[in-house]
Amino acid sequence: MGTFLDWRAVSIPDKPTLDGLEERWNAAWDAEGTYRFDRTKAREEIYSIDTPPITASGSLHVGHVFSYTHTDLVARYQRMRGREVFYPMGWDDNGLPSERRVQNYYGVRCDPSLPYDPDFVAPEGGGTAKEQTPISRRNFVELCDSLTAEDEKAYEAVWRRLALSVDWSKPYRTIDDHSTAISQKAFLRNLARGDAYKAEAPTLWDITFRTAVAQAELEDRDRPGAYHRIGFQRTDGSGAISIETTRPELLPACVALVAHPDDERYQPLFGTTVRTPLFDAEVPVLSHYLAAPDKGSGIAMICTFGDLTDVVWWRELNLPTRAILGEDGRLLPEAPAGVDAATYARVAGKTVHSAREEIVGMLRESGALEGEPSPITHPVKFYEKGDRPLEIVTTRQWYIRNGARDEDLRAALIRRGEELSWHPPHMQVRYEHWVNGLTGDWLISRQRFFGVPFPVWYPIDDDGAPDYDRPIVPEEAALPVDPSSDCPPGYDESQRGKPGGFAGDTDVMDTWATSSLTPQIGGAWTFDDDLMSRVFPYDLRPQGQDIIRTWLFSTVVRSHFEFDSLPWTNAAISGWILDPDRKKMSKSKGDVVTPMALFDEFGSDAVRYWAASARLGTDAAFDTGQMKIGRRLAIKLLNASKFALSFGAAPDAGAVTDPLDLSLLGRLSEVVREATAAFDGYNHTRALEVAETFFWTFCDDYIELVKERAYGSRGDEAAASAKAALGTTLSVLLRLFAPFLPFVTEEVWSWWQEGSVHRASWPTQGEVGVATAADRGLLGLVGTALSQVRGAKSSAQVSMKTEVAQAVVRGPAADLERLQHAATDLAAAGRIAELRFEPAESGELTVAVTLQEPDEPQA
RNA sequence: GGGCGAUUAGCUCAGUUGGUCAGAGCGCUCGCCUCACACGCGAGAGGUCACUGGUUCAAGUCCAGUAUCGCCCACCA
Repeated sequence: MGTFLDWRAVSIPDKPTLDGLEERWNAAWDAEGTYRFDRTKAREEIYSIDTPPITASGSLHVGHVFSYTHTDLVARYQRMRGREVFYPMGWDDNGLPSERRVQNYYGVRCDPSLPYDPDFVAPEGGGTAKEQTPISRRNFVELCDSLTAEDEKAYEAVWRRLALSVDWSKPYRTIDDHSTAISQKAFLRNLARGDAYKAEAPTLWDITFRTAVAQAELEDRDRPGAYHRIGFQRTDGSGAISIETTRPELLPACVALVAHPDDERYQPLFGTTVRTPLFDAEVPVLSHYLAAPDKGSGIAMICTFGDLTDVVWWRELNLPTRAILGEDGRLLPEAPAGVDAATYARVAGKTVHSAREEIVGMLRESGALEGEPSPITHPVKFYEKGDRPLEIVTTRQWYIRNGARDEDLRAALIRRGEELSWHPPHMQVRYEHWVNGLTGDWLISRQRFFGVPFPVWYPIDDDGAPDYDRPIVPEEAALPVDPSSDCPPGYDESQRGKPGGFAGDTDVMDTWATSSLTPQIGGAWTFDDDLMSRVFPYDLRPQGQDIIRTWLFSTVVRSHFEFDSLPWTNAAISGWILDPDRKKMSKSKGDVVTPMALFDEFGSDAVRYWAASARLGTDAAFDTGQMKIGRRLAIKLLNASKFALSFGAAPDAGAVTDPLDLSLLGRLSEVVREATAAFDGYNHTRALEVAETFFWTFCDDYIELVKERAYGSRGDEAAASAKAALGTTLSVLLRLFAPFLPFVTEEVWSWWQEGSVHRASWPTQGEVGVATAADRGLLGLVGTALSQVRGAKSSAQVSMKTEVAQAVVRGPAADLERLQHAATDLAAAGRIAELRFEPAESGELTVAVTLQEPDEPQA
């Protein structure tokens, strides 16, 4: 550490101010390497944090400032406790958000069929969504890469201003070669062990983005719909069965009807067949326990595929497939087997919406539609980032096992959740519920462009068809690879796409497939095993509660497979930021108030104070009032420190002899104990609260009581005790506040101490010098008396400097006895000429004050 | 339909294992330019601790139920 001599003020300023502190100390920390990670330390000396990599392709929200501050509080505390803190910063720049940002920013879209244009220049000023210029995949990826790099700079500026004590020397990006290589290597090992596999299956599909979507990325939205009651004629001619559906356009995809096995209305029909209206396909009537007798008519049509229940029925009842939906969300051109082709031709190529209108019209015409559709509102599944309902399309995708289809694995992963220390503890329940509710393995492939490519190729047989069951994988040493431009081992580029040659996998990994490896990326797994062994398993995973099911769970899964251990020992879960009206702060609202504007208005320390005032896991209101209080606290620290130091205060607990001073240190010792215990329990709010409460008592009562004495009114020895107490307390307080208010504490520390307060040691009870015999309650007792003297002046509406002719303190003899030890300081602070003590029966301590008045004294 | 969390002064929130816990700050009222701070200081007023039962000598504090709010999950016929 440097001495910081270059950065401190020349002397204590006459008018201390917060202005300029952020710029000055950030420069100092950067130049001195205050937060640089020393990788020579042993694992037990290190505190490692698996920082959330943030998506920079947007704008920082106050919610991010909130939760990242929580992490920094822990980092700073642990650093002061003597741990070497591994606190990297990452950017989660791969994936759809970056793609969308590039599309909107430049007005382009990716068309993988186009060749790379090395002379391509990004269009200026962006374009409208309608007029997007198609560009090659490689050109598109290059734009993603450069634009996210720009966005990351803007984010870094905010984080630095917030004083996140990360080591900025090597931030990682989830799209860079390092992350890509690790992500691909981890995947190949999953593949080799059988944790990962490729399968063709019905998949939730976003027709806008034309990609598969995982269970974790779904959300329900209420949408208007309508029940259509449709009659199916029985094949034996004995009449019709009516079903109700909200998706009449899927009628050509119908493969069966299903009712509950106990439903007496339909029991006689099980095993018989019916014909679909219009399309004339013969389908069986079957039974399955998932059919709900009380829904609709109690019998449902099974289509391939209208919803996830259809998939379950299709699988469990071994039904055929009649796929009619394409990846673009339109009905396929060809009628499925068994469906009347002429009728189907009327809807082929139509969107879901148009096909529905057409089919309903035909049904009405044919008389199969019974009554009119009855409108309802029902939940529909959406991709969380999409705005059109998801469809289910059969596609070939990569999966990683997650326990959904393996009870032993599921139980093992739930045990991992139990093994982890959750802060707050109830967050574990969310994890358990998610794991217990999994219905399918983790779908990790996406039909997108800006992501980590799957490092596999497929041999092409003599007929020109890829053999997906025999993927070709690269050597680990060759990673990262891009199978769309790199050749698999044993082939050359001329064989790409040819019979007897190879084809590269065209998919990219879901962003979680890479961000689930942040512990490995941060620790440079397999590239720097020495570093990895010093940081893994990490001490802390901080994150938001909304991504327990994604980031937290997926990281546990990957670590469980690769290391057979948890990736970290603690998880700290931050809550939401709410609008002042208690609603979850919307993205748009949150963007209105930018973090930088808050820093400018209140100061970074003040914004941190607001964030630190909220406990982990608890939602907090966006409250500028709290920031004002933080700012006030920071300013008070400047002024009180300046004042205390003006006496020549210096830390020396051993030189404290006066009972009042010992009382102060006794309380301080207790504050240190509580704040330390609170931080150890990931309760930063409590640590702040005890320090703050003590600080105000220190300012308002203690300093007022001893300032005369510190000036020397009672001689050198009495003054020395006060100066030592002031110095000891100030030193401890600055360090207690350092994690919360890094700028102002560093400033004050620089006035009289060497080095950075952020590398100073966390205060201990030992250094405060616990005086067991000390009367710790004395300061409070004196404060009570002083308050009464002030009250008398206040109600007389006179200045606090008004002389008191006589003050008579009445109360229990024992209290008076104790007060005698601070009588001189009390008289000085209250400007009391004559201070008397009279024992009284009452348990209350009262002070009768006679003010010095020229005319007549008042009681 | 299931689950988790919250409900304490006008506002934002503390209240650790049941017994000075009815608190803090903001806001409000009334004062004070006290030689660190007017970005300050002092003194006040404000609450049947959501509701209903129960356990206990004693309950914001434990149990059961109810209500309201928030979030998560659920097979969308």
